[in-house]
Amino acid sequence: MTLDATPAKRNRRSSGAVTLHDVARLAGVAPITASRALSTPAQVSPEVLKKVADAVAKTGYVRNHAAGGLASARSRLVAAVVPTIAGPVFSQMVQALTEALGEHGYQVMLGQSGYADSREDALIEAVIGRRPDGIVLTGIMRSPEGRKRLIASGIPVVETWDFTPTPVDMLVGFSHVDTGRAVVEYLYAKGRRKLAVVAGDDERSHRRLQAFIAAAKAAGIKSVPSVLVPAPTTLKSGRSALDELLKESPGIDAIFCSSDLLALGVMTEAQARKIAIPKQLAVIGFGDLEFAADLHPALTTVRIDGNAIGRQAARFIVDRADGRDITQRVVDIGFSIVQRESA
Amino acid sequence: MTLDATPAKRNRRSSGAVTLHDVARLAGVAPITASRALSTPAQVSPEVLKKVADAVAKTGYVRNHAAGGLASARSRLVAAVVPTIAGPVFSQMVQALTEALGEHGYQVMLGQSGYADSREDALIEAVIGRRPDGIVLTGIMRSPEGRKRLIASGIPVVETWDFTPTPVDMLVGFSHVDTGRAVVEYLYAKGRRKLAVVAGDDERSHRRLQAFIAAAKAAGIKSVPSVLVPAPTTLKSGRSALDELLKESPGIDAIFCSSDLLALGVMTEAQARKIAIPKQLAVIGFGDLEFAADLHPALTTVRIDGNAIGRQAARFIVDRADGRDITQRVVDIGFSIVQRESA
DNA sequence: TGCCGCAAAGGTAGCGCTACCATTACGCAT
DNA sequence: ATGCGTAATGGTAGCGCTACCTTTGCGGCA
Repeated sequence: MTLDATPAKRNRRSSGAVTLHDVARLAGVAPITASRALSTPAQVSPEVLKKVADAVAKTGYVRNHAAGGLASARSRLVAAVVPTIAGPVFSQMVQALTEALGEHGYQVMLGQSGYADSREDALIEAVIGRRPDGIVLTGIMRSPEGRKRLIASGIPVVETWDFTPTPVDMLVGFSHVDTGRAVVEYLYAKGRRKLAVVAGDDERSHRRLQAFIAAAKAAGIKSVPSVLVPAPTTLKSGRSALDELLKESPGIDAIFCSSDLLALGVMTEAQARKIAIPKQLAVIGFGDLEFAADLHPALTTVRIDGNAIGRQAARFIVDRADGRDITQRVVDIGFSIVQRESA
Repeated sequence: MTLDATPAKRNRRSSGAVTLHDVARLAGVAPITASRALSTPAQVSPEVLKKVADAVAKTGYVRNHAAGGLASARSRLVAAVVPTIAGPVFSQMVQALTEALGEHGYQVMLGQSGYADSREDALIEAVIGRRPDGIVLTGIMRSPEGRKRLIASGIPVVETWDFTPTPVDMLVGFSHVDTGRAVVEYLYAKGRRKLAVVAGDDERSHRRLQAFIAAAKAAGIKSVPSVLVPAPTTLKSGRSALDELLKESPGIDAIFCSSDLLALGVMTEAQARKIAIPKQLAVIGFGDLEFAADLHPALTTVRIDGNAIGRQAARFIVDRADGRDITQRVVDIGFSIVQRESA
């Protein structure tokens, strides 16, 4: 070929990589035509399409999304902000989100906020700096400063795993208060009267706990012993929570745990103490993680469909990006109590 | 203020957002000076620094990393490619990576390859398109096509969770073959002679399994019953694997599982069948996930320090980006067998 | 024949930022 | 007075891509 045979001569600025211009030159078309061949092939004649495809194959060209995003104001990046991905709770949502967005050419960028709200603001700034086409938050944004920044950024925002009448933008979640109430009803119907709670020390678990206690009181149960454990919850905290609970209130006959992992911990401790589940003690979890159904005894739990949350969040963002109208900006994904053996 | 009072007049191209030029204008300095005030404050006088800071606060300016990255050829993005993040195995590494990189102003972008190699190539293309400053792979890149693309891209690559004398670039991992061997030795020393294996059907587990069987044979154990389960591994597959194993080889006295989750499944099934662990059956897991220590009985397992892998990978990338020499491009993070109660 | 519409391709001008190279002011040595 | 180093600031020119508009060529219709 007569064209520049040493494309790797990199000066200080350029990365030395193959650019769309190189491809266009090799294909004998204008850069803009090459661009169209790659992004909107329908607008380009078959011959040109082929010439460009050949040139791409020959050069090993990979499109630079950063440059494209700058020019088109569409980054095809979506930010997912979660407290932590080490822990199975949100990872399913993130997986579904990544997959669903991937089908539309979007990439997911990860942000870990921790469970402390303080870092969330700094994170939001870092995230907005990337100009993502969407931001998926775990939980709702309560810091007014954060809300302001998000709104000012003009980026579509999806809040998840919670419910509020006043979302920043879009929301897909469920009512934690309702779950707490529903669990009380369930246990009450099963004849349990001495209810207890083990909850992670984060805002959402708190609300479930409060609702649980309130509903129990309304049903005539005077006192509901409860233990708070640090977030994120672990099997270990579940074990020690049961220990603590039994010390203070030996008579309890049912425990609502704010996560399945916590429930597994409670069951493990119970088993170590030869407490029969569900005969002596009913245990009910939260999340319906993959392992819940196969425990022994199988765990009765509140099922939250993390996949559905992730998929719906993806749909929101893609629809918005494609300019489709979002008629329903708030989706209640609901929950269900999966009855198994433990309660 | 006399400056443009309606900054939100967005034409078709511009996002209408505040730019560095707006900030500079408001601060009464040149754009390049404002840029320096934000990225290299040491080169700017205190007065200018203050004026710029005020302007940023007043406008709510958030730097556009995409544009900055394009100009400077440093995206401050790092791609992490994992089979799946739903599943606790790699999430710890990703968390550590995200945290460590976050301290240096890097953001992590997620790519899910699944366990099928076919998608990995397509994913690599999408990842390179973002021009990240580093790519962290789970496992080693075996597809020659993928290797070629990675090398051609010139992006620093860290392969993890495995070991090879010929990494694409940098590597932090451990030898799966060695772990298989070590587990045989451990069990043999404990007097176990009827060994069995349950392994996930992925390449790395395979190698552990092969090494395990080979070592067992070398120790004089004729046959080692083994069961393959689909990847990613689950508690459920652990349960059914034990079922299968007992049907075909009722005499086994020790099982090596290719993940802790699998081990939990085996223990759950054993408990349901009233098989005493470790008395009748020793169980040893892999990974030392958080819950392993608190199971009942506590799980003996091969400990892999996912945090350390994530941190080291981050260090590699930051060092490379800062132009520091990497003397040691391959780090063996090692492993250890954590003796607890189950074996 | 002339005009219009449409499809296909190209030219131009940025997107918002920073590398690179001036330029300026000032102090100090010669 | 001249030269020179240094610190602070500014101007210019892109990074690689795409939005927008224009041009070109061709067939169909009055």
